Amino acid sequence: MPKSPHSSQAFPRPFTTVDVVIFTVIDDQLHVLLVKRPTGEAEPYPGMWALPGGYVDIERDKDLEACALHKLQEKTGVKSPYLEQLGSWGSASRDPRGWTATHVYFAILPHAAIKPDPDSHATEIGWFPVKGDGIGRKLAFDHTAILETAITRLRSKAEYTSLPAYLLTETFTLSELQHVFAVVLGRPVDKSGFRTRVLSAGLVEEADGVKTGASRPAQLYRLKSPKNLTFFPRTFNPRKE
Amino acid sequence: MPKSPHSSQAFPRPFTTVDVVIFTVIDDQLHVLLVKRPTGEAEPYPGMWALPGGYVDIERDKDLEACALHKLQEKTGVKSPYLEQLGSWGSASRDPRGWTATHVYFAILPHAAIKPDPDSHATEIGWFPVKGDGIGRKLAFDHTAILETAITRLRSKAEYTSLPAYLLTETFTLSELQHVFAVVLGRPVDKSGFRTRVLSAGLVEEADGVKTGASRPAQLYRLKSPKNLTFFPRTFNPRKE
DNA sequence: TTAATAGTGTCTATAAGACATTATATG
DNA sequence: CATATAATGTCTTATAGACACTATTAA
Repeated sequence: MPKSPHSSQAFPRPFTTVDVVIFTVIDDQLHVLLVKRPTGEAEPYPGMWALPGGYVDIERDKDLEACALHKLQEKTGVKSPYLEQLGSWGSASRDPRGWTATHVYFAILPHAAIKPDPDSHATEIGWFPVKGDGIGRKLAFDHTAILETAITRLRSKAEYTSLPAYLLTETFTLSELQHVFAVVLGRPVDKSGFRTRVLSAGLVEEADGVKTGASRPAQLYRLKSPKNLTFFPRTFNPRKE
Repeated sequence: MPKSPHSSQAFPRPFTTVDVVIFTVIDDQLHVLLVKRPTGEAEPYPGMWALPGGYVDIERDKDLEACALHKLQEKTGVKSPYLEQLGSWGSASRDPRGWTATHVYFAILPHAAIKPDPDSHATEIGWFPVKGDGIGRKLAFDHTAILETAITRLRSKAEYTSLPAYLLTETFTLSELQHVFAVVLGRPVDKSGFRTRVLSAGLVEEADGVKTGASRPAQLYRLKSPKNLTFFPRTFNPRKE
């Protein structure tokens, strides 16, 4: 890695930040969590909505992921969600305060699990429905582009992995699982094909109990290995293009 | 993003670096470029091999990718290879000099295109054959793990995209293309299936001319859209597992 | 008994794997 | 003509899509 362009290490360092894209499903629609930028004098993008995040605190954060988890827990109260690194964005121009590089993570979690920490509410937060490749308004910094990347990543991984399963709580029915896939993909998913796909991939195992409702009760399932994504041997929808 | 943990921005910033994992095929084997760490007194990991990289220079580098391209050109002379961000690694412990975050890119290019800049040769460089998930020796910093991630990414993308095609020069025969896939995947690839796969995905188009040898001449092809990866509708080898 | 949703079955389409066969150049 | 490799063809297999059909509960 190193070999400084200067002989000592006393040259200007960029700012280092971490941002988190947090997805959930509310009312059958994909939503993303945003925070409102402060309105102070020297603040960039005052009053605009942005991804939650902030500077890395080298005293508190032992690594980037710990920093991301901290920010996630602050906003949602959730401790161990599905968390994956999305990438990093760094340039001289993305923040008027100077050269910054941000490390972006994306998390996906069930809406029922969210209990925002009542302490840390200096900043206003909001859940915005995802429409197309964004939320239909411009965000602070380069967050519009980052969010678009996150949405694309989420959708494309839904085509060949079990990612959307993390939108559900521990046990769920196959219909519910099929439904979150349909929500994320933005199109209907065939029941029969979906079930064989999920079962033959060994994604789930039966849990005790059934979910009752106004009709036939549905078998409950849970993820067979909740720690790891399952990869399907093909993507959805190879038919035509 | 921001909202500083302190009220001003005058708190310690991590170091920001960029590293590049550069792959090529030499003698039918995948190789990776490494550089030797300097042996000075205060240098971490003196004399060990490491990924090429270094501090971001906020005067020179307008963004992270420009920085990666700069480092790539310094070592290989290549200006516009296939370059993709691999991820970032940042922690308090990965470099004894302090909290650092590195943004890692990976590049893949034809061996024939490489002409290392004769100027910038303070550091010794070497090409190491990839065996399994590494090169069979420990690298400086956390570069062993980073290299492993890069190799995994390269192999897994070879299963469903055209990535290995960037190991070839502008025109190539289908046999040559099949061969680089086999080298990257580390297993033989069936000719017939490979050809229909490549042709029906619209990955290549015929170029003028043929490549002659000791036998029947082979049609030359080129990438139809060299700027973008092509995605295949399925991964290779779904058979058994 | 009807409505609603769970769960299964059947048939087709797509693309890959295995492997055989044909084509065309050189020496 | 022998050899080597290019290029194509045939048959099988795995899994998805479309959609019909059966099963089981509550009201």
